[in-house]
Amino acid sequence: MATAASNPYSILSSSSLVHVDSAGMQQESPFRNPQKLLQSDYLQGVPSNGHPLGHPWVTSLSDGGPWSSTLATSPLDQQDVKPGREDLQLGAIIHHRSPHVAHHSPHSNHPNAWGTSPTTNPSITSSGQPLNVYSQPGFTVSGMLDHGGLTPPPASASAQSLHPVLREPPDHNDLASHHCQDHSDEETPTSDELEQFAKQFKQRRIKLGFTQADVGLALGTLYGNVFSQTTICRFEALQLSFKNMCKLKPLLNKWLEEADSSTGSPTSIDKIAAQGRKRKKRTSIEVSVKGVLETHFLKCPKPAAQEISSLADSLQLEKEVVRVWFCNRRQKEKRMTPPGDQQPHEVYSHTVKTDTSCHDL
DNA sequence: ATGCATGAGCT
DNA sequence: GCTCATGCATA
Repeated sequence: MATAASNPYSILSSSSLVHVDSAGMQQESPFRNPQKLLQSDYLQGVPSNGHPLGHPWVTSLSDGGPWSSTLATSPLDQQDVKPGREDLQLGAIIHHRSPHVAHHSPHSNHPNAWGTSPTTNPSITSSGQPLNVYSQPGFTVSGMLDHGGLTPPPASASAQSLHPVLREPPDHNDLASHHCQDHSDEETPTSDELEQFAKQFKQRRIKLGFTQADVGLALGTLYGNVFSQTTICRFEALQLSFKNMCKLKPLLNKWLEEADSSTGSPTSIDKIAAQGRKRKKRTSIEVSVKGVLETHFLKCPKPAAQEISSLADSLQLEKEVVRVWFCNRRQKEKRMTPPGDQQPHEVYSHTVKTDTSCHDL
């Protein structure tokens, strides 16, 4: 039995149980206001103007979306960009660790392609994180080497020269034909470039002898943002949203460069352990129950509160669990690599419907 | 590697 | 209550 944690919220978090049984009618229309479009609807579509790359993860939406051409260069990207030689980065980083970052993005508004709304360009830190890049008190570059005694295996072959025959883009003359992107750090990559990068990143990472967790920690030490193994893993597997991928890419790219150049400086630093919150025990949903949920999801990916309630009731689950399940399910649909479709991104699965109207109960 | 969960920000 | 970024815990 899928016991949904008899006593979920032991102490804190008593809020999530208040549910108003108001008639659910907050159907979010696919046409949101422009501002919203800016931040989340980048996948609303590949413009149907004959773009070479059709991506399976946009099948559910057929809105004209400009992300495929350019995205707004987030301030995150810019603050990390060092217009200069990479071999100077080691020193550069150390020197720049003053709170006053010398190169804070001078241009607040630039032609961002996915939205022409001049309203306000919210400092893209949608996650609300401070992003204080260089404000680590005593960090050292070797933070990335804190994998405690892990000896990098003797790299036998060069990491770059090993993409055998995965699947070359049909008509894509590598990244040299279109606009020259000297600095892949600040330009918004195409999804194809992201794929390429993720692949290479993983290979290099492994060759250098680092685990995903190592990288996550190193990012924290180097740039002030710790990431979990999960996130690194999902990055490599392209299981993040496009925007999220774009955000992480420059960071990981820099890590790669650092790790690549500073081979052999075993220094350990304190691992930043951010523990503290109490989590509800993970509910294990039975397969059969999942099947029901899936069915409902196909019919209606966005059920109203009332539907969730009755569904939860019939499935003997907490309403919150069901609600979260739907949220996660929806989120999954928006990942770069949709479930069930991994490598070949030629496969189009037009199974998801574009509509949000579901009145079937 | 992935399922369920949390929390911030927004509507 | 939703989306979105993110991660603990677990298969």
